[in-house]
Amino acid sequence: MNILPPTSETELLNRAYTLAGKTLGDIAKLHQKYVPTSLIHAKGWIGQLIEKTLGANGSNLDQPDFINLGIELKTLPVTAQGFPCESTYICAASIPCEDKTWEQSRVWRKMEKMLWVPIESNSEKPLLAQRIGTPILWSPSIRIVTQLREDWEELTELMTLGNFEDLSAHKGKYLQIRPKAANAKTFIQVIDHQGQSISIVPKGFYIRTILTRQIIEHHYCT
DNA sequence: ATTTGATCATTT
DNA sequence: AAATGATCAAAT
Repeated sequence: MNILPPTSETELLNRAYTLAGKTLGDIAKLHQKYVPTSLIHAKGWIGQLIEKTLGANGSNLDQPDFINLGIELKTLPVTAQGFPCESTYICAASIPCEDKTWEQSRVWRKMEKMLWVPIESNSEKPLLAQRIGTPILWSPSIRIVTQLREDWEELTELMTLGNFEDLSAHKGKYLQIRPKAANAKTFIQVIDHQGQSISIVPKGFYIRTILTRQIIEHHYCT
C-alpha cells in the first residue's frame, strides 16, 4: 500500500490526528508490515512505520521528510506521564562544517518546523500495544532558537577549530554532539587543532530531552 | 558505502 | 534514573 504525500499542512495534520489513540499494532496491520519481536534489531521501525502511514516523501534525502511542506517528522518515545524517554537525533555533523551560518545549517533546516508523534513506550509494553499520542506540529520559539543557535555555534566552532578533545556530549544546553556510526570502530579523518590528521568516530547532532519535554509540556498547557 | 530511521547498553 | 557512548537495519 503506497500512500501519496500530503499536499498541504492541513492534510498532513488531519492524517496525523487520526493516528492519535491508535496502537502500533493497528497501524502495522494496515500496511501488513513486517513486525519485529523487539527493537534491538529494528531501531528505526516505529519511525519508518509512521513515515509510511503519513506519506513522507523525503526518504533518504538530506531534506525534511515532507519536502514540499518543509516539515520534519519525528517519533518521540514517551513515558505514561508524557516525558520523553530518549534524546532525538537531528542530523549528521559534517566535519569541517560546511554550513556557514546557523540559518543555513542542516540542524536549522530540519528544526524550523517539525511534526512530533509521541509514542507511549514505557516499561516492557509489547511493541504492538504501544499507543500513539496526539501529534504536535511545532516550530521553536525565539527563545529556543536563540539557545539552539548558541549551542550550534559553540559546537560547530569546536569542530571547525579541531578541538575534538573538548568536544563531548556534555556540551550544549539543548543541542549536543554524540557518536553517530555503525560502531565505535568506524572512523573518519579530520584535522585537529594542531593541523594533524586524526581519526574520530563520526558525529551527529541530537537534542536533549530537556527540550523535547518543553515541547510536550507547552503543547498541553496552551 | 552512506544516509535515513532511531534505540540499546554502559557509565555516571 | 538519567545521560553518554555504542550500535542496528532498510533504502539507496
